[in-house]
Amino acid sequence: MRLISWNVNSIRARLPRVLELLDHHRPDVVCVQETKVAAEAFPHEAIGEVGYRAIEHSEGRWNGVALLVPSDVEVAEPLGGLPGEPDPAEARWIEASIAGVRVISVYVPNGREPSHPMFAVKLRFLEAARERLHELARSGPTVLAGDLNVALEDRDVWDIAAFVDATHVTPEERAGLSALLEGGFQDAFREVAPDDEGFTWWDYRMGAFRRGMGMRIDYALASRELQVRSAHVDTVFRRNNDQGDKPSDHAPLVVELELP
DNA sequence: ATGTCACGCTGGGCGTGA
Repeated sequence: MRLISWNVNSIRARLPRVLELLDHHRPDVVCVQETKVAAEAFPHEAIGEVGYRAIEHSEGRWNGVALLVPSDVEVAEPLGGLPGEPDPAEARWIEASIAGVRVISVYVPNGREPSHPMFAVKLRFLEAARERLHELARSGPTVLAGDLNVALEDRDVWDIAAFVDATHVTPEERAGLSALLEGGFQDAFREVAPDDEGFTWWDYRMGAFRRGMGMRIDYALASRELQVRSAHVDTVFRRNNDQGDKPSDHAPLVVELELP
């Protein structure tokens, strides 16, 4: 199974790049985050024209997640929303069974600042995600992929000294992410690229991408019965393309999984 | 900390979020 996780920062603004990604990688599933579109305005037709279909969970202006799957592949038991999540109105979780694997696309709250109320919401969301993920894993192969908005280790940010009093690197957030990995879940990128940088996000501002000021905050977490064949971050999609179509501030994480 | 982007609302800049 070729699985891609990508925070697109608006699926309408990013549509040319999404179609480019589907054409280039021909993935079995794309876990999409930050679609930033209401359900009725989701670009189903354009995605259908290239042989894919979207299962989406949408809020409207903010958030929004989706799974893009080849049109001829059966998708079973799609479910939008995370049981026990702090704010069900924020569309941050969608899951479905694809080729016998329970696949989740998740967009964890940013948290803003450690002192902000949204920081506690972020931790509660991670806890609800842990409960649901481990419940699903008891039933079979499971992959959670998305923008987790946490850098697991110091080396997962460009300069840990720049993160004093910042979110994404606190012990509480890292504990929340580590808890997702319990029970044999594999951090797919680290599994096959233990010494690579693996940044997936660079601020649009200050030439951060050019200067290597990135973070590894997008992950694919695979249950133990799935073998990770390869994983890489496709940074081509963090640059303008030849037609001048703009990038997201995240690059796609491309993972190959061997099914049991 | 911020040099950017995308949204809705609205009729072209502003407020919000990241």
